[in-house]
Amino acid sequence: MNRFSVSIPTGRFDLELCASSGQVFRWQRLDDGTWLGVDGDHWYRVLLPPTDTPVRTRDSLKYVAKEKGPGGEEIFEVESNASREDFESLFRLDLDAEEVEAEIVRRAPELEPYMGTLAGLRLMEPSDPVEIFFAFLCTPNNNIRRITQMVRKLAAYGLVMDTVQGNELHRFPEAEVIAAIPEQELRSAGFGYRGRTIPSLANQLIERGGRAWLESLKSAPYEDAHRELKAMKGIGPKLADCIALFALHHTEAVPVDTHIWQALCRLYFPEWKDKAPTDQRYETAAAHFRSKLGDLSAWAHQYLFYDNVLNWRTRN
DNA sequence: TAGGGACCTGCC
DNA sequence: GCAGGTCCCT
Repeated sequence: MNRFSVSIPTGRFDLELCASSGQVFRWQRLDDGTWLGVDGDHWYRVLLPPTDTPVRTRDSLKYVAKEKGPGGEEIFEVESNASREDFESLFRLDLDAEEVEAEIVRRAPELEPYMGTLAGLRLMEPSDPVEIFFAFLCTPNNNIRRITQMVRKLAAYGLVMDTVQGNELHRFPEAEVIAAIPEQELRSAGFGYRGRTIPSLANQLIERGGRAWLESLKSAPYEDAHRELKAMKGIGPKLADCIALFALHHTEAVPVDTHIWQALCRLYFPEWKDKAPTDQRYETAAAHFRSKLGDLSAWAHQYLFYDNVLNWRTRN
């Protein structure tokens, strides 16, 4: 096991925010206040820097803005089976979040109101495309709480790679393992109709070449990757974008879900406010956002998304 | 091509 | 009624 500490300028990295914002689903807060997460072959147990701001809970959809410190650094103490470089890669700590946010506002000034209140939220770069592929198959027509539970149940089909603070941490299973799970077993576990679609997608993934095929789409143009994913039965434009983004790291992807659709209508397409995002409208809206933000589309999208998740009940 | 219903489950 | 939708059918 490795121990290392990571020092970041105050307000540039909020691990709790990143881990709760629907990008990854394998993090949990332990009783001792540390955060424990799995990413591919790696696990991390993180002691967050001390803070005097109220603890945010997912139960109350209240978000308390973090005070921006007067310069200074925050220290994250990490235990892990991986290296500091792996940790920094997962959270893209090589990027200066403040500079990214400033560039987003330069490209799209209308997004400025969404930037400040989510300081420390970062676009993540998970390491295992297969794990992310299946995690996002749990997301349609679902909520983050239940998605997290479902991903945990799928992960339990994988081998135990370590036990940390009494928690057995599983390597996420390969597609072959998921494909072999009987539909009824998943339905009994609370997966609903996804008990059928998830093993089906596992088979479709295997037919195309499994992990290697998914990896190959990383170096394909975004448009090609998106089209290939969308061709699978059970994957529509939104899931294809989520997988292109979080599994394959295509940062020009703009997953247009119910939240982003509301935001894009509010900002750019008021005439579509009460319309459904058809394939045409989806493509038009996403392309518009992409034309403004370019390679920062996904980073900006993450702010828009989570702001809307936290505030949609009180927005008109 | 757009609109509408069905689909599992759980929480507001 | 709605949650990080998609499929199927008019």
